[in-house]
Amino acid sequence: MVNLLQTRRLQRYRMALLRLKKMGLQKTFSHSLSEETGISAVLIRKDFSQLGIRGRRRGGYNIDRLLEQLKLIFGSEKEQNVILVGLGNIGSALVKYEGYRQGNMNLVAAFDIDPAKRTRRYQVPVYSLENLRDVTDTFDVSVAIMAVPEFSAQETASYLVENGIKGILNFAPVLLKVPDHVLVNNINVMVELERLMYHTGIKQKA
Amino acid sequence: MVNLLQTRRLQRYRMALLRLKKMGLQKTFSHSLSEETGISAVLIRKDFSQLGIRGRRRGGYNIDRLLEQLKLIFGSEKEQNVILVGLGNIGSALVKYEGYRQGNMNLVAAFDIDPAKRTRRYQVPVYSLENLRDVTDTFDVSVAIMAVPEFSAQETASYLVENGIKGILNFAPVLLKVPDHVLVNNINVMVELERLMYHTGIKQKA
DNA sequence: CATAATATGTGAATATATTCACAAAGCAAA
DNA sequence: TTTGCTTTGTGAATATATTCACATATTATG
Ligand SMILES: NC(=O)c1ccc[n+]([C@@H]2O[C@H](COP(=O)([O-])OP(=O)(O)OC[C@H]3O[C@@H](n4cnc5c(N)ncnc54)[C@H](O)[C@@H]3O)[C@@H](O)[C@H]2O)c1
Ligand SMILES: NC(=O)c1ccc[n+]([C@@H]2O[C@H](COP(=O)([O-])OP(=O)(O)OC[C@H]3O[C@@H](n4cnc5c(N)ncnc54)[C@H](O)[C@@H]3O)[C@@H](O)[C@H]2O)c1
Repeated sequence: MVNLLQTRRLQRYRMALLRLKKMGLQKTFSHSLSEETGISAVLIRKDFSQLGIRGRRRGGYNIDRLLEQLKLIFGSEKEQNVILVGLGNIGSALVKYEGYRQGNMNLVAAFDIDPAKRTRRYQVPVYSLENLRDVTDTFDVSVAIMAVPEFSAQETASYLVENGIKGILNFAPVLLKVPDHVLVNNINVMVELERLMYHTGIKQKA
Repeated sequence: MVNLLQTRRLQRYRMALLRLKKMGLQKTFSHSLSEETGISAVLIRKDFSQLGIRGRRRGGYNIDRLLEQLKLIFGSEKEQNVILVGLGNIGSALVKYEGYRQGNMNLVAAFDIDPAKRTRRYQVPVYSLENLRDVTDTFDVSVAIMAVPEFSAQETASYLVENGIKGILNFAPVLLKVPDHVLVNNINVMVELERLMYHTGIKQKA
């Protein structure tokens, strides 16, 4: 029902709405949202309309209601559990991250092959990968954040998939091979930087 | 010349090519690349063709040559300098990151308002934001990585733009308002996780 | 050297995404 | 309660992206 392009936009809407809400506003209009997000007002209305979200012909959209409806479409009702694999530089930052809660998510455990990492000094218990299935079963986890080195990324991903993981947020700069039913989202800092450089370069010429 | 959709694909091609190269291959075909990337073979050929990259009617594409040509399109010839603003959890991981070099980039300095962060214990010098213009001028920096808290993200972004930054890689979960000539790429862990959850959820139903 | 096999390259066709144009709904004000 | 203004909602038109279909180049082989 919701396509991939749309999901990105919906997330943008949500962020814009949160901002407007924080500014004390209670309702908004497709044009204001357009201003905030850079997405055209018609497209915003089409998106909402397609999702069954309806505004008032002159009063616009109620921000709280809109946020609720968007949350219904994404964020599931019940809290979702997530795990983290790889407690290095990035991994340990992610463990300390405080944003999970407000997205109705819960980081329940971390995993690392290095026994030295498996101490109690982190905010979550750290296990060996052997315990993966136990944890995913107990906490009904189907999504993992993966912050392991490039060279072990594919191997780790395959292992995660074998153990029931269906979604991977991958920080390693590697294209992972996974079965069709598994979704990978890559976060690749270098790729993003290069795109920035490319576009700032373009602008100079134009 | 290269649109935004394409840039994403080109990056995928590059990663796939690097992988094939590492496997010892020297040439490849649109169909193999399709296999690797999940992008259709015709589209790959169209992309290449549009970029002026030509293969041999039966011998496919030479991997090294292809990589070079892609590099010509993105990565500029000369090394590009980048700065980092915000040396907290994420920021200090990014300072330790070793991937910049291979993308022909150089992290030249970091900035933080907290004087306690401005020590020599990091891999790069850490300055107060007052020194921003000095650094950007000296090193000809137009792209910044921003890893500051949500509440100061907008303010920081505006300051960066005022001082000549044209591209921002933003880790704060906030939609930044910037002038048209500035490009922002957002890295938002929660958004990516939510998309994973959404799609893994969908699959269960289908 | 002819023939078959394999891949590229690309115009035309199709599919998808976005904008245009405008009717209908809701509110305000007279 | 009529009139005018504002904003949504949506079919039709347009624009953009992708695939189809196939001509064309290249190599291998008998
Ligand atoms: N550090 C950064 O800022 C940064 C930025 C962008 C991308 N990345 C990428 O993120 C990944 C992690 O980077 P990092 O700097 O945190 O690396 P790191 O070497 O500091 O950490 C990697 C961690 O993974 C663990 N590990 C290794 N193999 C494992 C396995 N098979 N299973 C479980 N754990 C395993 C190691 O013990 C270590 O704790 C790398 O692929 C890197 O390219 C890092
Ligand atoms: N930690 C994570 O894993 C994680 C994950 C996703 C997103 N984020 C986002 O990344 C950002 C940084 O997260 P963090 O966990 O590293 O936060 P943090 O609080 O650990 O670090 C923030 C750093 O920014 C500095 N800072 C604050 N205001 C500044 C300013 N105006 N100019 C320069 N420096 C300033 C602070 O002194 C601190 O060193 C936040 O917006 C957070 O939401 C973090």
